[in-house]
Amino acid sequence: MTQKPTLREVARHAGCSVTTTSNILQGRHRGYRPETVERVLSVAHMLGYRPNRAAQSLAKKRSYTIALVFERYHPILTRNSYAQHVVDGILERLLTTEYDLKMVMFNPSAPEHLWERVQEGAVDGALLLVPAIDSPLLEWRRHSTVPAVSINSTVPALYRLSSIDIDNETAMQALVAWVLEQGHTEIGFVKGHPLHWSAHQRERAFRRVLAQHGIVPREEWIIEGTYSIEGGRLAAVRLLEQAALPTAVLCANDLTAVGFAQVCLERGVRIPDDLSLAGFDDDALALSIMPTLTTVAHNMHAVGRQAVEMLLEQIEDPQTPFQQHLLPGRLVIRTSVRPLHKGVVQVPAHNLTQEVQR
Amino acid sequence: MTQKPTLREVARHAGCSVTTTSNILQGRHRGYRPETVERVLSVAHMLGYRPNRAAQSLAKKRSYTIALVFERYHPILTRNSYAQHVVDGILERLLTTEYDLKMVMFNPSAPEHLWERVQEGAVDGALLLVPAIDSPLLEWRRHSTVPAVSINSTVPALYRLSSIDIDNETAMQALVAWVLEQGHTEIGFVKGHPLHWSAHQRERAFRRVLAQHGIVPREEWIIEGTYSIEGGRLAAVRLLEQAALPTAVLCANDLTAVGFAQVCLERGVRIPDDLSLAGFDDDALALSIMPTLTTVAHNMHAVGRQAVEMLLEQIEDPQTPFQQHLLPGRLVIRTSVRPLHKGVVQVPAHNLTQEVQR
DNA sequence: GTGAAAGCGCTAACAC
DNA sequence: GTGTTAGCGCTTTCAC
Repeated sequence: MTQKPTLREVARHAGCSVTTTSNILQGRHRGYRPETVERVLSVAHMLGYRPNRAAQSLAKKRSYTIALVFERYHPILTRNSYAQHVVDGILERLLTTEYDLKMVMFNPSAPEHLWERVQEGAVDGALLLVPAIDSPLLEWRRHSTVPAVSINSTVPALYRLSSIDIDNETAMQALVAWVLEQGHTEIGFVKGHPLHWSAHQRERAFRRVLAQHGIVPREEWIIEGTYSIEGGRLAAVRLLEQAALPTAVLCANDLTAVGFAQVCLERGVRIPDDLSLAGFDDDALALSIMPTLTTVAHNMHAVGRQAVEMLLEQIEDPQTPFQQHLLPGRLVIRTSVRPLHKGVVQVPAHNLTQEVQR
Repeated sequence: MTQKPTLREVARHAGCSVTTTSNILQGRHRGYRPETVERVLSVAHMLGYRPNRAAQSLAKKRSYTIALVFERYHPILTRNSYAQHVVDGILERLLTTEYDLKMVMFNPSAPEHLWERVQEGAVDGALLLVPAIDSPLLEWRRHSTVPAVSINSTVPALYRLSSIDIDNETAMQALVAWVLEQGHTEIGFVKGHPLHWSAHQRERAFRRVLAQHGIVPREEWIIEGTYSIEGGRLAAVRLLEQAALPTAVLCANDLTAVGFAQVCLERGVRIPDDLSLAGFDDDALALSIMPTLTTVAHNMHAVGRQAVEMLLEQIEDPQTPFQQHLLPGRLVIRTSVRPLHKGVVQVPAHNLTQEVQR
């Protein structure tokens, strides 16, 4: 019998019923004679018994798989290096559970597909990867009772969607505060992709800190961006053609900063001598440009782990109220911002870990 | 009845048996009265019926899910931007099938886990992401009868593993040939990670083309690398300290080239004026450095699609003999290699598509 | 043309 | 302490 043994066969060899066998194999040793337990366990091992997942799911009404849902051609996902770390964190956490991870590509132009898929009892929970402001995924609660948590998008409370995200506002505030500490007061900003919640959070934080220091931002130095290299290039072109230039420019993410730096290099604007530049996210690219980019890093691995944690909790107890968590960032000071002590600005110490790399 | 309807319920509402209902829903309309077919179909739709996957799997002995297996902390995977394109291609192709994709992280220090998982009948096939030279995954056939195909690693035939890969040798040959056409004859090479089949294929191709042109490579210009930025940096340090320098350096991949370029920049070696540089893979980084990197691009999306194609074929017909496919690359000529017509070298036209970007 | 019924492999009341 | 048994929701053989 080289075929896969079934529960029944294990029971037969162990000389007891399938119930007993099933119970013991599930770790319910309570009430069974130690020798029975021992016997069942060893027989199962001998035979190389493995429960059939489909049968188990059917009987338990649990699939033991969770879905990782992301939108087709999601710009953030296909271009940023952090997605892999998130997935890594998710898988890592899942390793010690019974759950498997299923990738579900969501096509926004045919949303029904997703809801159908999810309702097949095929998944016990879902992780939504960076749902954008216009994403049909936000309506999750309206379509499904399956537990879900949003990753890297803290969506408005009205959607009642649990979320785990990096703390965009606090991190950006710390970065801006630090740049001010370096003596910069004339600061430009390149925004993120307008369809992402994080873009607005980052911009808001930027404006808030300036306001706190009585600095009125010059709107012509606040340029549209798209969280992409190309967007950074465009922004640089637009900014550099202005009469008066800021002494520092903050970009909503590293890709943007990389594009911005490219144009500067091409036009002979030296960073950081002529212009200081900072990014956000600590993308792999941040280290690949010269000068190396000052930015803020996030623990994306932890984001993935925590997302699973929250989801499991919801699966265990569906009554769990939805909750939104934020993870702190870490300032990474490299060489793209130069100190410029021409005016003294009062700045409170920010509360972010910081790391200096020269 | 707001609960999910079952087959039985559809049958009841349609006024026929579950057999009939099942048959019709599976598209077996043959032999049924058109009105019956019509009735069943519409009732199912009305009720929003969705078959239960677990039940279906159990009865059909098919899970309709395939596994994407990759090693934990796989260096290539976590650092290269191409993995996402492969996954994209896979999902895209899967969209038109009944199959789902499950991510399976393989921990080489506990291989049993994987074989057990796979034997649970949980997957109908597996896609192995870039198994390395020492990977336990290569022994797949010894452990499992589940169909599998290796992605981006053409493994030795003895493993009897189907594979889909980019044509490393042909592509590297074309690149080398093109560099020779530019007049370079003193060429250095930074190798890839020694645990990857592709690294050896690329190096082999490099040496072959030189040999074909009667050029004896200088071994001190052929440096170890690891397919990483750090590896590229180390290689640059080692190469630049030599008395005589080549006029061009080819790197086994773009990451390596990026690291190499960084060190050059730091030491005042100008690219391409003092030294020409080329990469391989057309990573997102290739465009982020100055000068933009001449390299060869691969259609990773197609790799993913084809992998699925091959796997499905094997699942349909387990008798299918294993096969190894190669996809052609595309030369991407940017600005990091400068023409150097000091000697004329006979070079046959290479057979790769080529694209010039300035 | 259509349906009854026997599983698929496992779980969990409930009985002894 | 252990076993009997009725499902879980669907597929498929075979009979009518």
